[in-house]
Amino acid sequence: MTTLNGKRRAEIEAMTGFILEHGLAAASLRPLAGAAATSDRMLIYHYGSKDRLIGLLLDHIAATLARQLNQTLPDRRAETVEACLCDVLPLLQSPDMKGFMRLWHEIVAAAAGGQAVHKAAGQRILDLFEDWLGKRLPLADASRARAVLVLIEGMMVFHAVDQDAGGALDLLPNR
Amino acid sequence: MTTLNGKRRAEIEAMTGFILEHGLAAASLRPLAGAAATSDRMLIYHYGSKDRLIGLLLDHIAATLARQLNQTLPDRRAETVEACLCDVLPLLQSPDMKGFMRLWHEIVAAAAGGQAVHKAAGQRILDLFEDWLGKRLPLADASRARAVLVLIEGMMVFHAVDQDAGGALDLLPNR
DNA sequence: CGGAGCTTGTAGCGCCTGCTACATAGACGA
DNA sequence: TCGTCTATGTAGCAGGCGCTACAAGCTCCG
Repeated sequence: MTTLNGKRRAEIEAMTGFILEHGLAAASLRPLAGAAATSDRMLIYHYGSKDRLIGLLLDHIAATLARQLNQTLPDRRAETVEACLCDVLPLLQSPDMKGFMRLWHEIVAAAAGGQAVHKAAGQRILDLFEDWLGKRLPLADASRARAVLVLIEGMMVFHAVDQDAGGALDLLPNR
Repeated sequence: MTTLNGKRRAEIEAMTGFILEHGLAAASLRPLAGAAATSDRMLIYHYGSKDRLIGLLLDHIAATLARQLNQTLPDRRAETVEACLCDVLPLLQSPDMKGFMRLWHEIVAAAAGGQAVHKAAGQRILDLFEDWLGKRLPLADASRARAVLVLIEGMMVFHAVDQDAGGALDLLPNR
């Protein structure tokens, strides 16, 4: 039983790795199964359908991301909103996060197309970022976490198409 | 000749309509051909490959969008940045724009995945929006069009996953 | 009229998609 | 020991994908 759950967890780990590396568009059953050293047959057997599997994987990725974010940046408030963004943006735009950002935009696109699973995952990820941001912003601005996150999301859209959006920092409420 | 080009233009019109209605993900050759009353065979014959066809369609959509935007809102500067956004946001979030916004997020996701065609189209569309916005913002803020656009893009991401982002208006530089 | 070249229909290629039917092997309780 | 229940392999389904080979019609020029 324990080993079984362990094996299942290892499979999910492998599959989330695949998705982060190759994107949601490439995540069809057979490649996913390959990454997890199983067969498409067994994925359907264990998880019911592809949709349920993807939902599970998105959950797992959100949880993993939360852990990673909390590890990567110090659990300490920045002096100003701008200083906070100067920590966060390079992190989000680094090559390490490229796989996740592609996945993120894929989730947003699917959500915009009405896919409930992706909409739910997107909401969870957004909430998660807001919480995380709220703990890093200056205390006086913590309540603005969502507003700052809007700015960050906009800048990530620009980043995705290789356009500079640095000027947006002018909008920030600091001296 | 004229009729031929006319027929070709009608085909492209029909295919862009299909993409706006069903999304880029559903835009495979046979459905596109169906919408344009031709065959996949002829699409490849006329446009060379699916990639070239999609590139052309994205161009056409960007051009059409530019025309639509200029028609839909008056060509007149708003009093404040906030007032401008109060005109623009309901427009972008209206059901009429749902198809385009899905497509937009699909383009961004593909660009984030490294697709050159989509990256180029995304840049063109962003430039277009910036120009358009620059003509509607108060003259004093026109140079901030890009920054304001960043805010708008962030809010559209929130909108895609059905989350409220109204608080982001607090960031605006007005009284 | 005859040939050349442009356009189009039909059929099909090899591959991928999510999913399933069937059979088998193994573990485990009665 | 025997039956049952779970896990897994093999093979395959119907349909979709981008793209192409072949042949036939078409128009237009000489």
